[in-house]
Amino acid sequence: MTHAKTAAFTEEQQHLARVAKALAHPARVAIIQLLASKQTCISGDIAAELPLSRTTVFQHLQELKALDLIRGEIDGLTVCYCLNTALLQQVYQQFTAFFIEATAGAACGPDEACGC
Amino acid sequence: MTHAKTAAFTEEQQHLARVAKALAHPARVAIIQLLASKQTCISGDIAAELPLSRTTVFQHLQELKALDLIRGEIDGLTVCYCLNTALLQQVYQQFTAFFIEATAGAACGPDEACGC
DNA sequence: ATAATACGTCGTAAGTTTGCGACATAGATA
DNA sequence: TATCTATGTCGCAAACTTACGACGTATTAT
Repeated sequence: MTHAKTAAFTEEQQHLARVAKALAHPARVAIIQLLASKQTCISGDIAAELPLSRTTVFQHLQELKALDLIRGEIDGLTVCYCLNTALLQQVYQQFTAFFIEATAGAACGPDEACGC
Repeated sequence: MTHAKTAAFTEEQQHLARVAKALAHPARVAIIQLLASKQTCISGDIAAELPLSRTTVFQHLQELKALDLIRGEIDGLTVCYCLNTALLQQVYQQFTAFFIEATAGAACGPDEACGC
């Protein structure tokens, strides 16, 4: 949160922003979709499925892991990454609450002016 | 999308990431909540409600406007900013689809290992 | 033991965000 | 007209992101 004055906002706003940030890169969206699509948890060759270097993918994995959205389990020579669906569900609810709040109020139509 | 190889991902992934990015800062979350909470659209004294300078708030407004999540209507000396609820609803659906997909698959429990 | 494989770490280059002060512009008002 | 007020624009500094190659480490196999 670059140069951040983040302390001045509510915990709720900060948390939503943090999670949104985790989804704010196509690679991370792709990683989550990839993990969701496989029935078994998959090991680190996620990189092979993405158009990015292993190092970069690893970095994205770390970011998701930092928020606990995914888990990594060492299994001998390989590592199993898989989704923390419980947390994802919680996050989903938080987003839902936000969007419901946001879509409820007064607004401009698709093209007409708002009645200020 | 810094240094981006974004072209290599699907349009869907890129779009979700773009919107997520718009929500990836507490100030922008706060702005949307503020606009939602007021019955009337409000003008540029949004800055007065946030712990940021007018310039910085304006910048955040521009970012939201670039994605068309909010609209600005000039009204004499002041400007009315208000939410594009139609778009927000659409975005909400997109997030919903993503989260449902993500929470459906195999996963690690809250603390137990996944069965790789 | 030695080598091969799979992960993880470091350092760095380049680009983006965030935040702000100072200046520019335009409608309203005295 | 002169001025005030509300917005918008510019340019810059500091911090953060993204992306990678090269190197380190640990586990398995030979």
